[in-house]
Order: sequence, then C-alpha cells, then structure tokens
Amino acid sequence: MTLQTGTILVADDHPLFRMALKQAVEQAFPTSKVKEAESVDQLQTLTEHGEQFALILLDLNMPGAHGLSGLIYMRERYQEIPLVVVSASEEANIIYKALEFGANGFIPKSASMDVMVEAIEQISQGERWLPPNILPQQNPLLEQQDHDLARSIASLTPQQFCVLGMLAEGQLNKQIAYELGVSEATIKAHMTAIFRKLGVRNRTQAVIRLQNLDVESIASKVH
Amino acid sequence: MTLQTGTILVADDHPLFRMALKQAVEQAFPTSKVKEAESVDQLQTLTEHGEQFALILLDLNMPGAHGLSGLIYMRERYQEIPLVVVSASEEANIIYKALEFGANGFIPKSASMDVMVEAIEQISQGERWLPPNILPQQNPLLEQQDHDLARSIASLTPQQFCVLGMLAEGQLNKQIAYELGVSEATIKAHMTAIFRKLGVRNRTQAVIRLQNLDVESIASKVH
DNA sequence: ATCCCTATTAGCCAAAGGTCGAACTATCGA
DNA sequence: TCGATAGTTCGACCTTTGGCTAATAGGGAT
Repeated sequence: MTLQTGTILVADDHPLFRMALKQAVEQAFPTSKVKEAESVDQLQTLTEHGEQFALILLDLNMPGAHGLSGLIYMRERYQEIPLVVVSASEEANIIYKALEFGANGFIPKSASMDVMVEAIEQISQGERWLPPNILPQQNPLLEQQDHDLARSIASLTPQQFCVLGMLAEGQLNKQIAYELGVSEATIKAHMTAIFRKLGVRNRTQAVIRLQNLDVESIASKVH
Repeated sequence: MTLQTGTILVADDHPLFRMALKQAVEQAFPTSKVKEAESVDQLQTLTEHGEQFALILLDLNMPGAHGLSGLIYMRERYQEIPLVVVSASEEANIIYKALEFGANGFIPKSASMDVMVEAIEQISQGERWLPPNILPQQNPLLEQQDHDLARSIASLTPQQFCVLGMLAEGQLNKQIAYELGVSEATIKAHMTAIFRKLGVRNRTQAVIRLQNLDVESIASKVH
C-alpha cells in the first residue's frame, strides 16, 4: 500500500476547502485515488467497511469530531494509517496536542496550495511537517490522565463515538435516536456503555470530561 | 475610598500563594487592610455583605470559579472596584480574554514579588499592567455572543452562581442540595432560573454553554 | 408601610435519563 | 460447522430532572 497506488481520504465538512485539499493531494500524487468525507459519519462508513487508506487528511472542526476527540478516535483505531490534521486553528497548544495524540503532521488551513502539496509529500515520506512558525516541542503537554482518556475514547465503538458526538452538542436522547433512526432505548444503552468507558456516571460529567481535552492547559501546571 | 485607606481583597485557594500575594499588597500599600478568601463562597460572603473593597485580586482557578466565569461574575457585579486577575496560566489567549471581560490587569503566578508589587502599584493608579511578553491587543477576540453570555452570567444571583459552579462539576441536584444545606426543591428552583438566564433547556447544555467561554478560540474564525 | 427581589420549600406531574437483561447479527477462528 | 466474541438493538423498570403553582420569609428601596 503505497501513496502512489493507494487511496487517500480527505475528511472536511467545508466543500470548497475539501476540493482544494483534493487538488493538493492529486498534485502531489497524480496516480493516487482520493475519496472524500464531509462528516464523521461518512468517515466511519468509509473506514469501517473494508477499505484500507494510504493517508487520511482530517479536519479537526468537522461536525461530530469535537475538538481533538475525532483525531484520537481515528488515530488509535487505525494506527497504521498516516494521519494529517488540517485545521483552521493555528494555536501552538492545539498543534502540539494533535501531535502528541499521534498526528503525523499539522497543516493550517491558511497555507497556500504549494505549501500543502509540499507538506503532504514530506509527510508521505514518513517525516513530520509543521507550520514554519512552530518549533518541535520537547516537553509533553499531556499527562497520564489525558492518555487514559484518549484510550477510553479509542475504545468506543463507531456507533458509540457517534452518539458521544451528538451528546457533546447537547442533544436529547430522543433527538439522537431520531437522527440515527433507532429507538430511544438503543441510545440509552449506548449512553450507559459510553459512561462506563469514560469513567463517569451521567451525560453532564461526560461532557465535562471531554472538555478537559481541549482546555486543560488553562488549569494545569499549578503545582 | 482610596487604596491607602481601603480594604484589599485577595481571593486565591492556595494558602501559600495567598500569603505571598498579601505580602506584596502590604508592601505596596503598608496602610491598607487586607482580607482573604479561599473560595468563591467566601468571596461572595465578603462582597455581598456590605463591605466595599478598594481592589480585588482574583485567582482564575479557584474552586467554584470555573474558568473565566468567576471573573465575569465579579466584574459585572462590582463594576466600580478595580479587579486584577492572578493566574497560573500565561496563555496569551486567556490573558486577552480576561482583559476583554474587564479585568484591570493580569499578573501571572510566576512573577517575582517585586514584579507583583510594581504591578499592583501601577494598576492602583488606574493603569493596566500586563506580563512583559504580552502586547496590548487591538483586535477583539470576543464576539457578541460572548458578551451576551457574560451578561447572563452576571445576571445570576450569588446563590445561582454557586449552584452553577457545582453543576459545572457534574454534581447531581441531590449532592448540591446536601453541600449547600438546602432541600433538593430549592436546587431545582435555582436550576430553572439558571437555565432561563443562560438560554438553555437542561444542565448538559448549560455546561456546554459555559465551556465556550474558555475554548471558543479553537473553533472560531472559520469563515 | 409597601413593594420587589431573593431564597426557601412542598407537592404534583410529565419528561428525560440510566440500568439490566436479552435478543439478534456478523465476524473470526478452531 | 460450531462456538465465541463483539456490536447493535430494544423493552421493562426505576431514578432523576424539569416545569408549574403556591406559600413563607427576610432585606432594601421608595
């Protein structure tokens, strides 16, 4: 499975930007195929059903991929596939965390087409690529509890991760059930399973637990 | 009410650091009185019952003061009292937001005693004081919705703000009632009022609404 | 004194949330 | 082919939450 012959997956909810990314990929690897996903739902459909991808470009702000949890989920489930984060955010903190959670590179959405092509080529050769103003980070930002949380997110089943996403938007069980086309009892069962894996007792605590992934930097290092 | 004759309030949950702050204040204003609070509860008790303070030093990470909400609450309730944020975080984003929410200055906890004394003196003269590596910010980070949220937080009564804090920790109505020594019916009444003011329908959405205050920078500016 | 705001509580009811056990399915390996 | 395992689904049952009304009480302001 090489990048020349394999399929590359572009996951971004913004149609125009998805097209631009696709072009960058095709310019870097004219012989490779490209598939697109505009939601985490589609991303899961594509990845869960057999197909092996040679590279994944993942937008952090896709609907359903809340903050870094989408990255974590994909990363730990498909450890063999190189994963590049594409994001509108250029905060150093976010970038460092994305890399610590296993991203192989980080491309800001403000980058030009040339830069993107270059970044994708470099990452495809097993190297990392970072925005020019970002220095490689030596001190880990994440603590044990963050990695624990990452592993519990990675242990979620596809459907559970999907439910978690909608929970994080404040939706009711009833709404989630309707959108997924299943009964409310099913959602409740998923909730119970999610709570167990995250180590919490109800939905409110689950949301709080998730927000630690993104914020955390504010409260940490008080010692 | 001048700083020389007035009382200065130091709010920080860490005993050692509170003492250090107190010393810095006494060094800057030998004739002023200093009172201390180690929780938002105490802070409220002191401010709600008559006493007018000449200056408040507020730690962002106090138990019960979740992120910037403690600052927002104090700021809009006591607009005439100069308010200085003291925090372990030195992230530029947090600092800019604190100032945009009306803080008169920002002192990082890593500052030396001399620097703190100097900062307090400068702020007491109506000027702002920022850490040396932080430039004054021109472009506002906050949008209309942030100010709306700030105003709704400021409109909470003291008890409601307290309940909101425990809600943000994931506690059940029953637990909150027990800790505050009131009945569960009372907590429910507070919850209903809080939801109304925040414009949400349940506790999960309330938590999500609050977390936008701190994170937001990640997802914004996508246009 | 009177009015308003806040805090407190009870009681009732409907809606939402959460746990348990169980059925059904697909996949993998022996 | 025969379990075994993992994932999804769901109904029954109980708990928690939230909305509503109404009542009591204290503090401030007019």
